[in-house]
This record gives sequence, structure tokens and C-alpha cells, in this order.
Amino acid sequence: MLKEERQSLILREVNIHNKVLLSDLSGKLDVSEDTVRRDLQELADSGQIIKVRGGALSKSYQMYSYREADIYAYQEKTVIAGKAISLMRDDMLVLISGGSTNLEIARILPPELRVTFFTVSLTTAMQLLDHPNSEVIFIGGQLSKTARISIGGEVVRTLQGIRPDLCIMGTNGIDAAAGVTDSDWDVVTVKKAMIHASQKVVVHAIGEKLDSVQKIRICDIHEVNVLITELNPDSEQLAPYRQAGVEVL
Amino acid sequence: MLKEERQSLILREVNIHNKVLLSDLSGKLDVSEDTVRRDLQELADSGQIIKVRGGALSKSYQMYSYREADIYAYQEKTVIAGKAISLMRDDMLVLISGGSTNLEIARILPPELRVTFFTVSLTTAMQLLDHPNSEVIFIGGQLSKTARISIGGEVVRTLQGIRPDLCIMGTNGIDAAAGVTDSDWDVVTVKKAMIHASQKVVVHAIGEKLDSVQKIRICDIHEVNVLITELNPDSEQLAPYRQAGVEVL
DNA sequence: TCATTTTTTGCAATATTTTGCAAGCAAATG
DNA sequence: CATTTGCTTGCAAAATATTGCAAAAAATGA
Repeated sequence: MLKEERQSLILREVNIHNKVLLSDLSGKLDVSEDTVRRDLQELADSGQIIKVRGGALSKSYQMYSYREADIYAYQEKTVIAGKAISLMRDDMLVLISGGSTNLEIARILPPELRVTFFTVSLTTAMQLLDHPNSEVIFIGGQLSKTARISIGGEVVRTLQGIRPDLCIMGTNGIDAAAGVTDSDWDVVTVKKAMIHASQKVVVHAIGEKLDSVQKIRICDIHEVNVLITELNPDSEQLAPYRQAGVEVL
Repeated sequence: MLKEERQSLILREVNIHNKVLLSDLSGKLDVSEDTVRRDLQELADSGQIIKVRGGALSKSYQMYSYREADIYAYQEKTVIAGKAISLMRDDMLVLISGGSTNLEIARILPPELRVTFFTVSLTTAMQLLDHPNSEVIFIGGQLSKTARISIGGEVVRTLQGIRPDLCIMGTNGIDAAAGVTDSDWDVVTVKKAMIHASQKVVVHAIGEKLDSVQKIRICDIHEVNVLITELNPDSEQLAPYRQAGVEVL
């Protein structure tokens, strides 16, 4: 048996029973107690269980099946998510795109908020479904393997048929002069349609993406109503956007 | 044996069993362990598997560990998945529903198969996206929080516009007299439309669901072209279905 | 086609990791 | 306080990886 396999079984055992005894595991897995002890040590070191004398305890009741450590610039994205949520009101129609920041928005959405979401992103949709009070409508179409969103003409056509209050969208490049830009043609096409459909366009980007320009243009900076970053809205770095008439949060 | 052929077999083996041992593969493929090791290294470098000491794991393996309780009747479902895959041919249009068995189908799909999938299930779509050669089209609509599939009129309307070669669908209840039944009204509505759209209807169920009847009827048994279970097709338990004119696999 | 180059494969020598064991220590238990 | 149970450490054997190399196989280019 592979070490990973063994640890995986241990982890499952811990999560099912909330605690395990070293001696039980040793018998069940048919390895020495020393080996199990070392496995438990490793699992504890990586924060997956809590090691106690003679066995281990589950950590699952406090952890979500979602790993913050995996996400680049997690802190910044949480700040952005919080600001984005402050724009939502009950009974709004919100069009939301994919990406890790939007995933974070979906995750920390206040439970009592009652919003109808439209999305083209599989992962965002998945996360939104965990929210108790909001409805989720997925805009179908051909799926992009890389971006995990619906793309293509069908999506654009569907978007022409709706008029959301808010469009919340991440971007790869934003610049006061060059506007909002991205690098994937299919994604750009969809984002253009999203912007067109919506009454209010909210674009978010972490600070390090500011003033960067990608190969394909999505829209002019004047079409963006609100720009969200993790920075202080009065920050000097955001001045060009404020001057362009964008509301900066 | 060609290197590509070998790696393809390895990949398949990994996806079916979730893990492989270096020594097993060396024996099975009749090459040295060094060669297998190099193959695993290449597959790992291209991100298709996770290489560990002594073998390799499938990428979805971690999920197996900390995701919800493991899949009920996993063995049976793998058998069913294999049978279902045997019905697929290159360039087919396949309509596939949600559920853990269909997820399993998506997971062990042979990499070289080139199929266009239509689906209403978020999880199935997600898994299908990992397949290198197939295209995935998601049929959008309002999402059901429980079933994690698209439901509602929009879905039915979209389904009326396509004509897939194959419809692969799990079910909660199947009975020679009562036909195919389910318990969720929204799901039933979608499944009805799926059956109507398709040229060939394949229904699968684990043995213990045979001869069970749920509250809402999806279709008559005669509308089912193929029934897949984990049982031997000649099994006595399947006789009523054979007599009703259903092809049993 | 044939010679040359490149890639692939298996082997051997050498490292590294994993594992079980034993001795001594530490902590809980009655 | 003695006993049990579990932990730590060091160690050696087994399993697995790595590296360099040479033969075989495949691809390339006149």
C-alpha cells in the first residue's frame, strides 16, 4: 500500500469517527504502530488532523473543504470580496463571472442576503449553490476547458435577454488608458456581452494587476462604473481611475 | 508497444483504480520499472497524475479523501460506468445526467475517446472537463440546490432543440411494470425532456434499485432502450426487463 | 536506401526514503 | 509508587529513486 493511500484512509477514518486510536489503525492498515504514528504526525504537521496522545482527532468541524492556502493573494481577495458584497441588496439580479475572487465572494456571502445570481462559471455556480437564500441561474453553452466557463454564441444570445442590476467581474488587465483587457478571445467575448447586459458594471482586480494591459480589449474604462481593489480608495495608485470617472472602492 | 500507447494505458489504469503501483505496471506492461517510472514522471510533469513514491495517484484522489463520505456502492458503480462507456463511439453526441455513477463514467472515460457531451449536471460537467478529447456543452437554467442540475422550462426548451445519439441517465426507481420513476418533480421534468430528445435511451441503476417504484413517473419501460446494472445480463433478476424488450447489459 | 542523429530503454552503482525494531524516557492511571 | 501506555531517538534492512551509461530502436536527412 502506498503511503499516500494509507494516510488518505487514516484521514477518512478520522473524519468519519471524529477520533482514531493508533492501535486500531495499526491493525486495520496492517503496519506497525510506529508507521501509523509517523503518518499521524505528518497529517498533523500539514494541519489536517489534530494529534493527541494515543491517536488523533478530526479537525473537520472547524475547517471548510476549501483551502485558503491554495489561493494566490488570498488576503487581498477577501478584502475585495467584502467590498463587492457591500454593493448587493436583497432581490437584486447579479451577474457574476468566474475566478478565485468571485469564488471568495460566493463563499463569504452573508447567509441572509437574498439575491438571484446569473453566472457562466461552473465553480462560482457550485459555490453559490451552498448559499441558503439565493437562487442561481447558470447560463449554459459550450464549456471552456481552461476557464471553466460557458463560452460561445449561445451565451452571448442568452445574455442579451437579461438585464441584471449588477455585473461583478474579475479581470486580468485594467488600465485607465487602455481600459479593461484580457488574453483569451472566448472569455473576452463573453465578458463584453456581460457588460452590455448590465445596468451597473463592477470590475475587481488585485492591486498588482492595475495599469497592466493584456492583448485583447474588453471595454473602455468609461464603461466601468465601479472598480474594486484591496487598496485604500484614496490611494495615489487609483487616481487615474478616479479621474476617468470610475467610482473606486 | 508504443510509448504513447503505454502511457495511455497507465493513465486509464490510474483513473480506474485511483492508484497504481510501479511494480504492478512493470509486470502488466512488460517493461522495466525504470521505464514505467519515467512514464509516470512524464504524466506527472504534464499534470495528468500525481506521482508518489512507489506509484502514482489519480488527480481526483485527494477528493476521495476529504470530500464527503465515500461513494455508496462504489464498486458496482464502476462496473456500470464501464458498461456505459462501451456504448460510446467517436463523434457521438451524448446527453448525460447527474449522479455519482455518471460522475464515475466521466472519470474513467478513455482519454482517446472523442465525444461531444451535453449535460445539465454541474458536477458531471466539471469532471468531463478534465477529459482531453471531448467537448462539453452545459445546458443552462435555474440550478437545483439539491440535485446540482439545471431545471425548469429553459432546460426543456433547449433539450427540444438537440437530437443526441445517446442519453445516459441514472434513476432512483425502475420497475418493469411501473417504468422509470423518481421523487423530485423538477428532476423528473428534465429527465422526461432528455428522454424525448434522444435517439437511444440508456438507463442505469445499481441492482438494489431494480423493481423499486418512486412517487413520480418519468417514462414507460418501453421507452428505455438499454438497461445497465452491475449484474450479469443473464441474471434472473433482470428477466422482466428483457421480456419487456429492453436490451440488458 | 543507408548513414547519422536522436530518443528510448534497461542496467548498474549510488543515494534516499520508508519501515520496523529496540532501548530509554515521559505521561497517564490506579 | 509501580505499572501501563505511548513517545522519542537511533539504527539497520528493505524498498524506491536517481544518475550515468551503453545498447537498441526510431527518426531524420541526404
